[in-house]
Amino acid sequence: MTNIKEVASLAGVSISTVSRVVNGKSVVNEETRKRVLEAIRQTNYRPNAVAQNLKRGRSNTLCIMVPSIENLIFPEITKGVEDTAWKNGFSVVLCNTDEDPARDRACVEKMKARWIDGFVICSKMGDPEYIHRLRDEGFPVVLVNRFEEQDIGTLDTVSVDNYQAAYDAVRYLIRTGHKRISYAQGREQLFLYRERYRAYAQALKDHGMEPEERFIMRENCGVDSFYSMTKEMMAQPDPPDAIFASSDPKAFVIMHALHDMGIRIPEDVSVLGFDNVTLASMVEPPLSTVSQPLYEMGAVAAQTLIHQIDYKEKNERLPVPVCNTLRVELVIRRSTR
Amino acid sequence: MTNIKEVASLAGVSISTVSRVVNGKSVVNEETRKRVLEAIRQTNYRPNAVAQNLKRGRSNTLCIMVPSIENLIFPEITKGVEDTAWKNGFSVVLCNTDEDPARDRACVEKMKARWIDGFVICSKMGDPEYIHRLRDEGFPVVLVNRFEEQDIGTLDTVSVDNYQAAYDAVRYLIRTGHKRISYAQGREQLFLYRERYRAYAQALKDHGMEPEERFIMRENCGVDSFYSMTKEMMAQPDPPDAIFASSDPKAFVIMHALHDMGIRIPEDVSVLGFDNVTLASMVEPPLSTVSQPLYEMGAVAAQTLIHQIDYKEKNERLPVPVCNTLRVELVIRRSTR
DNA sequence: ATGAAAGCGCTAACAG
DNA sequence: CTGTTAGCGCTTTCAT
Repeated sequence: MTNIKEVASLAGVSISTVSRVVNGKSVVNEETRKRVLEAIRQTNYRPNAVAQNLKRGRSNTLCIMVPSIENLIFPEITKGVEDTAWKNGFSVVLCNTDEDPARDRACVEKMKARWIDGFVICSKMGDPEYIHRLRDEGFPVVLVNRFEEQDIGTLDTVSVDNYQAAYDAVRYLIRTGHKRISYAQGREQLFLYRERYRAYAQALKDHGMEPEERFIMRENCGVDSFYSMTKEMMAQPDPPDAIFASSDPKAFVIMHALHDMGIRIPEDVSVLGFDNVTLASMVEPPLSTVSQPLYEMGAVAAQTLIHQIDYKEKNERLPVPVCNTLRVELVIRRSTR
Repeated sequence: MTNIKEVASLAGVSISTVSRVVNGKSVVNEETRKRVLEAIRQTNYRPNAVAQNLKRGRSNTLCIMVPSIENLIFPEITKGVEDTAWKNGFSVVLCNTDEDPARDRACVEKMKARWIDGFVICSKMGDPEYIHRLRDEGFPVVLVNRFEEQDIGTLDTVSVDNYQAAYDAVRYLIRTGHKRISYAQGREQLFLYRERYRAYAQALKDHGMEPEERFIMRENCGVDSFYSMTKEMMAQPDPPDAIFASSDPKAFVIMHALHDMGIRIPEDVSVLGFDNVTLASMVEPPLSTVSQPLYEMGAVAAQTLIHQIDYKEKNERLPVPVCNTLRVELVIRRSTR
């Protein structure tokens, strides 16, 4: 790669003049300007972004941290982030933390050293000090989906109203005549799953039903564990007539178990998911589910982050945190009767 | 973030001494070494990676270019890349080119300016000059899956033997008694799809059958187009008794259409996919498919790339290109009889 | 063993 | 309008 010096000498000007025409901030004589442009063309010169970063103290790069890119919701969120970042001239570094707190932490440290401009974090679990310190140290941060109640107002967040969404979903099942509604709960460490569970229990109570422990499946080791849990649950006498899964991947596993048992969906049991990943409409039967605007969540996250970055550059401090709550929609397909 | 200067003055040494203890290349008096370490601890100093990059002319970052991260195979490949990169101290920037050549090109240019150490390219289509120039300019490159025949020996590649894999798959269908085998072809611009098609046609011929145009579905606009194509094809008199889809996502769409028509899988028609994405085992019926080691392909790609990077640093030139052909496996589940 | 100094490529303040 | 110069934070000779 040629550098600014070569261009300067080829055009017969100083490097600052080259810098000026490249950045277009300052006025340059039209004549010399043309000469420089020509030299740039000839040498195929591109400013070295590393040097620019060092000088400007900014990298035009953001980091997206996901717990596991294979989990179907994250590619969609990531795409939203990537598109928005790209449109605004940012690159995105992907960190797959693999649900491993140590890796999560190491990743943050590494990115800090690279002067990453900001973090979209989808991998937060519990309340690690290093994430909170991040903002205190001046790094723009936005949390997507996974965050605790106390993060709201402290850090920027993007999510849906998990309580309301799950409440409406369960109410729908009740209204369509289901009497024994089972729930597949995600990991309790995550606020979003506690909320979905709370809504499930409350919706039942509000309609004169009691949540029964024998109808609750709880994730222990990975989503696949729902396969055997479903089989066990459905083998009980008086099994559920509907299963509300707290995520689409769980719903897929549950449907798989149901198929293997010869239980018909939705004739014998309705299945309702949560997410609306692209594949939800493609499985058999097409999955009814609570649709989260995944791509948009990513886009909004990136937008919010970039706003923080710009604001910080102008005002030397971060703006007050905002809480973005996006709208969900109950999409009824054929897995519910 | 504190810098090397502050650490130096706190420890009462020069910045070069700090640099020495940080990098551990050169010997430092044990006494001063301790003082420096203590100063580092106190200030929580981390070397600025941007400055290091500028100085060393290397960023310890690779770029993975994917056409669309929502396509189920890419998250798995990406994870392989990310894991391997991480283990070797590299970060990865993700570029989703959205199947858009202009964006693809712009992405490459941008990364070059950032002094990215190397490229894992999964998004190559046709033969754009900028990708070939990349290696000529000294950038390590590895192509995954999507490349042309003439790229072999010119650039590093990772893929499976698409011809052999597809041939074996079709032969399996023939041997299990299928007489009218349909094929869902991917975009013809891609060598890998041309290979799979060629194998399909040859396998048929080798077993006394002729490929019939009415049994070939060709992708025109996106994978969803197979929905209506499947419906049309199956409505013909004397419809196929097996469909070989050139990728799992296509197989999912085809199965969806079949279900909607009330056609039973595999009783009425067998469906065989290609890829073995995670979801293949989860749909109903579980999809028989040619299993590509997607994660491993990503891992091998990253490995190969890092090898190139290291080699280049030592020898001031790139090693000769290698062609990594990974093994596939025919996984028979319940979508074939 | 340690420090001084040059310089990676660029930007921006300053001087002219 | 243009050139000179001082860094950004770090590594790495070259002296000492």
